[in-house]
Amino acid sequence: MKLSERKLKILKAIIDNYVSTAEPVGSRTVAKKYNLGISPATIRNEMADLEEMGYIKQPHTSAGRVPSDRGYRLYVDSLMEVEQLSKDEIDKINRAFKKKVEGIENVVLQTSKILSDMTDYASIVLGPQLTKSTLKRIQILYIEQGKALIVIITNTGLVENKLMDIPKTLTESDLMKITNLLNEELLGLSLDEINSSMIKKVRNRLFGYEDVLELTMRVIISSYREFDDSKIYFGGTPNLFKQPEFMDMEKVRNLLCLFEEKNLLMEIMMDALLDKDLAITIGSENKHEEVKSCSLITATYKLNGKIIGRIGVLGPTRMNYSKVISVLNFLTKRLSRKLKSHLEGE
Amino acid sequence: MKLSERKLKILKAIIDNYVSTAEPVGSRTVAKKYNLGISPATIRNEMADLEEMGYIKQPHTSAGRVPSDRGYRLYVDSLMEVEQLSKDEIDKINRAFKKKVEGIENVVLQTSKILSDMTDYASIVLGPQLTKSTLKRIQILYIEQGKALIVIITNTGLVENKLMDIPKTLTESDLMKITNLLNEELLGLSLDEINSSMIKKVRNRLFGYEDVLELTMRVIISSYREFDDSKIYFGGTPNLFKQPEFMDMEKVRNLLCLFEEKNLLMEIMMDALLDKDLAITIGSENKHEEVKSCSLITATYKLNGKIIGRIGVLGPTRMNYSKVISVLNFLTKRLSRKLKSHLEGE
DNA sequence: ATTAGCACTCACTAGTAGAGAGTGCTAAAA
DNA sequence: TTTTAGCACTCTCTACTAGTGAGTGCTAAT
Repeated sequence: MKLSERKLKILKAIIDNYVSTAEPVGSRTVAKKYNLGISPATIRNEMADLEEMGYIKQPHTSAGRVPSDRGYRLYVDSLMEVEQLSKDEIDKINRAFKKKVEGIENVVLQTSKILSDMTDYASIVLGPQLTKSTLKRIQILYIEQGKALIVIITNTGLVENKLMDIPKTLTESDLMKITNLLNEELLGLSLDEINSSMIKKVRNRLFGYEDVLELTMRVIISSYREFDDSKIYFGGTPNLFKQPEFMDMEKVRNLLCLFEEKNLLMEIMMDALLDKDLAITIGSENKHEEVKSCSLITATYKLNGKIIGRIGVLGPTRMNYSKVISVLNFLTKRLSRKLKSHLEGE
Repeated sequence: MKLSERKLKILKAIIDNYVSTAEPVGSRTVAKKYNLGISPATIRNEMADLEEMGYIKQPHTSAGRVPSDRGYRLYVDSLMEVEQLSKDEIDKINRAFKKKVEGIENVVLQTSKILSDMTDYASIVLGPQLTKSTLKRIQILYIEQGKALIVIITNTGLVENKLMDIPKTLTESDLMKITNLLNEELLGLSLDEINSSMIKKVRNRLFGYEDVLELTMRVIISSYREFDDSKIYFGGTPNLFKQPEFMDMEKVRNLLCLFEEKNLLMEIMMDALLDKDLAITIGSENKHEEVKSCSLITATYKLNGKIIGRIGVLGPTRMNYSKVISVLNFLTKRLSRKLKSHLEGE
């Protein structure tokens, strides 16, 4: 069933008002603040319809209306006009980006801080993913008998290392040989390409070292995933908890519990469609109980045109979608640019 | 002025009771629950004295008494008996420690989780400090023209790496030379020993590379500090906020703000006497406003007899000091043992 | 020195009343 | 047929009022 133009206008008015006041919106308010040219009584009738259709609801009989998740969804999909950032806001962001930080991961973290500052909600960040990068250099260092260190360096400027147990008989020069071979064969490949067929190919070239090689490859592959999984951060919780919906501690504690579990955060982040540049999940659309009263908006950031991570905002369902989206849009673009210059320059 | 035996007993009773109930303690309660053989009236007189001396105070005229920070201090210093952990608790800890984790830092993090689980307060952890370790191996890897990666490996099993800009003229073999020299000269030294006089000594052995060497040394030294400073973690906030003193969001938010600032956390952690095995800071003894209603107990953990980090508990001043101390004692010993086996075995 | 007794204080609870915001329905107006 | 004015009704919120109970400090007796 199609909503009339007027109903849409009323719904939009209700949401806009509710987002900024956090109070249920009555017919009188809509009539007064948004000149729709109709009386409160008419609006009341329309509101009754909207409620019947599930776009808004009443906290109690004699209160105004509050948008439902379904209402927000409609709003986000077709009603909302994405506002432009003001000059002040752009300046603020640019100023914040001026601050020098070292390391690509810290740049992303810095961005997340800006994000939650600008929006007044919490931010969640998926750091630059190893799995989205290609191998630039790999080195196996001999530490002591039976132990070696794998150092992985990617084209995105990420450096990770991992201790590995090796056969006690291996010497430093053995490792050197393996290192050289791996570099020759694997450079420029992404993880997806370093698969089992690759292993076989490398294997053929290294008689006598097959076992070590296989071990090394396994460590590399598992490390990739492991590092990526650990690269999830959140910040700005104090901002989020300033919102009136977090008056009762119960909710706050539930969310804090969630934030302590990186793998849960990860799942929530992953529920968003990963291929989409901008993903919006509203309230009950979230799979996890703890965030069913929150909305999550995530966007991708890139390096040299390739998506390498996501950055997002977690707020109450009554969040300022338009504002958040415009900040996210600007910020991810800005971040991508900074990452690029970060990698080239320095 | 010396407190009579009886006053001490009453103070102890008040604190014990307040710690477990979070309610102001009245004279009747003390008389009934703790058989001191005196009537409520007498206790009231003694309580009036204790209040005058600043060990306890009244929230309002007709309420029972609540310990003051000074009262807690006396309690902690001379009244409290440190309880033994129950068999169940020891089992629980041992079971938690059974879980395999990789990397020395993760072992410490795991311990912090156990700590806040056992105590129901928040835990703060200072990871294994580079500055408390000695150099086991250092390696400078050539990445590309003008860029190199320093990899530092310590005797404590820590591995850190840092990208460094180098003169564009340097080749891979130059770096090898420097690496070899550094390894020869610096191995087994702690940061305190890698100071400027050391730099001079190394310098004399490397004609033509003085500049790079100096740069490298500077990067190493500053990285040491930088890595150490970033190794502070906290967890268990949901536990902490379950405590009745965190009913109002204002306090919660203030603390959350604090937790977002690593350097502030660091300062708080550092205010504790670093040379002490067990440091207790009570309420207003804390320098930072945000934690003046909290107490912090920290303990050291060691590797091969050398202190390499601290682990602590942050709770309301009304925390169960005795319990926390016994858990901390046991846990740090257990942790030190695990770290040792982790380093040797694996 | 200790204690019983007592008046007093103060937070907390429940109950009540009134105000205000907003609704749905009805009947009149457009 | 649609819109609107009017009105009774509902429900939350606030302020006020006792009443209760825990706990105190003081006084006088033990």
